[in-house]
Amino acid sequence: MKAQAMAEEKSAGEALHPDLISTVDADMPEEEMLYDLAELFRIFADSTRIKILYVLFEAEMCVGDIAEVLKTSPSAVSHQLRVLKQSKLVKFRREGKTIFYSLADDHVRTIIDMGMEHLCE
Amino acid sequence: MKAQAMAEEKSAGEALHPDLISTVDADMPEEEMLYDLAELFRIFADSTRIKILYVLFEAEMCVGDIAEVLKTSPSAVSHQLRVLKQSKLVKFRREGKTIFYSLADDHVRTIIDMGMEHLCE
DNA sequence: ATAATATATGAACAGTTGTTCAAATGAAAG
DNA sequence: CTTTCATTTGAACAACTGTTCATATATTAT
Repeated sequence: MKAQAMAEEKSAGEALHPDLISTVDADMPEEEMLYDLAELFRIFADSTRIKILYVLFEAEMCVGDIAEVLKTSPSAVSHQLRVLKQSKLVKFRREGKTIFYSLADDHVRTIIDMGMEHLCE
Repeated sequence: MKAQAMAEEKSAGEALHPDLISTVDADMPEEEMLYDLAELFRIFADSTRIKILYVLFEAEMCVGDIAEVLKTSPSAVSHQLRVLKQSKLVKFRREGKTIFYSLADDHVRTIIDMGMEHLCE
């Protein structure tokens, strides 16, 4: 049996490329970290939420106005704002009956800009 | 009726803040653009796909090896690779029976790194 | 051709998600 | 206290998503 044939044979079967597998495995972040990362991106994975964030890029706004701009119901907006609130992507302040929402930090903008850049290439 | 009372009254009712609404509305990207953006983030919104991308950060790899690293079935990996392929986030080359997958471009890495940064703050 | 291996595919199923609708808060004014 | 308005909440429903399982395709070796 030739050397090359042995190498071929070794590369097939149960463990195709064991060295590579163990190296890559060692460098993988923790399971929980990867899950959280996916969870973060899931927040941006809905066009209503993306629109809300885009609106808040420009100014703080109340629920009713956001709903009007997005041409959807205040209820739907409120539901999504809750998600954004829980993820600490937006913050809010009360002024009488009205509640004004705004971006929690500039990281949100960076992530969305990065996605937009990817699309426009 | 006092001036302040009038202002208060104007700010309530059917159109709360019409100026703001029209300004924000004008600066909003196209509906389709926002939809595509959400769609892009949806690709990153699954931990299996995140893991696959992380693996490919280090080296091109075949389906079987990826499955082994992720401790899941080749079928599940193949299904997700198809999604990543369709979104042009990964590319592939054939070598005999084996198909090696790799990242399509560095943008993928940037977006994931950005998300990771956000988490670690 | 047949067998063996790597990957792909389709259907089905459970789990998740976003909207709608109706009802409930919470805050200010009469 | 009652009304009004902005927002929130919960339940229900349809739509979507990811995995599994069985099967199909593709490539190589015998």
